[in-house]
Amino acid sequence: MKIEKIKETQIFKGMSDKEIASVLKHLSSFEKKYRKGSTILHSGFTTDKMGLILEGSITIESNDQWGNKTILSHIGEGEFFAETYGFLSTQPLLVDVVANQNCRILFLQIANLKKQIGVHFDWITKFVLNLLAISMQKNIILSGRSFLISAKTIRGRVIAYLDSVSIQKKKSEFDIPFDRQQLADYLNVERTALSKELMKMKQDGLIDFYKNHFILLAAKTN
Amino acid sequence: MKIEKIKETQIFKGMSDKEIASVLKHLSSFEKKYRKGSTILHSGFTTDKMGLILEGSITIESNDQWGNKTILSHIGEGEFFAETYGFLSTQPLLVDVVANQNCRILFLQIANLKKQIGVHFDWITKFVLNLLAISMQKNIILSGRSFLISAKTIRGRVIAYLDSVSIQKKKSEFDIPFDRQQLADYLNVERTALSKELMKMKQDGLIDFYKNHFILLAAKTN
DNA sequence: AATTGTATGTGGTTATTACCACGAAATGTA
DNA sequence: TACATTTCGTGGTAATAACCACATACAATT
Repeated sequence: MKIEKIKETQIFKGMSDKEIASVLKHLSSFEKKYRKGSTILHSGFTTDKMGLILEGSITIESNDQWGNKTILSHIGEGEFFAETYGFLSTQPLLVDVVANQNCRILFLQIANLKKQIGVHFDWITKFVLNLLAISMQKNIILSGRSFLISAKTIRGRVIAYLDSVSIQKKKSEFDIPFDRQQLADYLNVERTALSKELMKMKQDGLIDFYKNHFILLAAKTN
Repeated sequence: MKIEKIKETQIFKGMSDKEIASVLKHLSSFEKKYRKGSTILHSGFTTDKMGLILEGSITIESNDQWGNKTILSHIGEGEFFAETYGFLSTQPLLVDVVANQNCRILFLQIANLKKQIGVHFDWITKFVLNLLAISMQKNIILSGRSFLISAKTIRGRVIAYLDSVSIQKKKSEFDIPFDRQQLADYLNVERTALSKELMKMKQDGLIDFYKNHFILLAAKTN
């Protein structure tokens, strides 16, 4: 895809050449090339940029500590990635972005957008921007669940879930908003199998719990 | 939560009372109550509204044809739901929205937003709106993958995936963008187990394939 | 307290999948 | 062509979870 063609992409829909130029300028755009297989963005790091694929395709992957790979999505020419992490630029990536073929990427520093927006904007613009932030946070939450479900064992999912709640609440002791059936449904496992695994984990000294109140006992030794 | 408190919610952040009133007016807001366990929005239908939870909590669920329930997320007071489907108002819901407790919901007709935006807006507003649409479509894609993974057998996931590609491409014969290993990673199963299941499905006359070219043979009898 | 209903845990069986080793086929390269 | 590399499918085994029946604990109501 040639650079002139970007006006046909969804993100520049309805915008004049001049307006597009404004975007490219204010968001400090630049091009970069990647070889097939190389990692464009690394899990755990942050970014203030989103990418527009001019050529090639990429995959969004989760690579866990045991070497299991999960592909969360496949993104092709004219499409975008990392707009969420780029906009919410303090959120560390839960995923890797990997070149599926040789790629040419246009980066836009969308974290800049927040600076551009002042108090003088009307209610629609403010509302849409708030909506955008919310939509992106939902994205993170959805990705987070994909991450949970990528664990193949019940214990793996339980640990991933409890850890995430613990990190969010910044405590190792907390209530969860689910009863057993709901937790099983959330982790996508069978209720009685979940009960068994929870009891095993209690016996193994990993956790303690009563009803929906949980305590993480083992220090993580990652 | 009282209605006056909505100015403290994320979606009205940074907005004056007057601006909030504009939103409520232009987006035809209204309140509605639901009893615990009742379904607020039904899978398969469309909506042009988003919901803000004034009181109670809800769950986003996927209930498949075999009666398996998967909880995709849990949403509490002051939070939002269906902003994606409401905005992209032609997208049929893949999920049910169910009251987890007795609920009081404020609905906003956000599909109206698109009508409010004219040509006279500046580049930032247009860009942010485009970004919003993209972010929401990503949401749908992420939900779609959650949907795939909610199938507990390999065959179920393969069928769900191939069906979704077939629907998207509007053909029963198509290429997929993945090789076997990648498809396995996407469906979150082991590669050789996937190969076995694909061969079984071929023997069962459900599908045919060569490399990454697939043909769906069986008519769906849902 | 008695009764009903709901939530949670246990035991046992079967089905499914992960895992490993391997071979065949296809692809790329000298 | 020969060789190395990658991709894909097969067989067998062990691990795991789904499923069913049931027991126990807890909560709510009369």
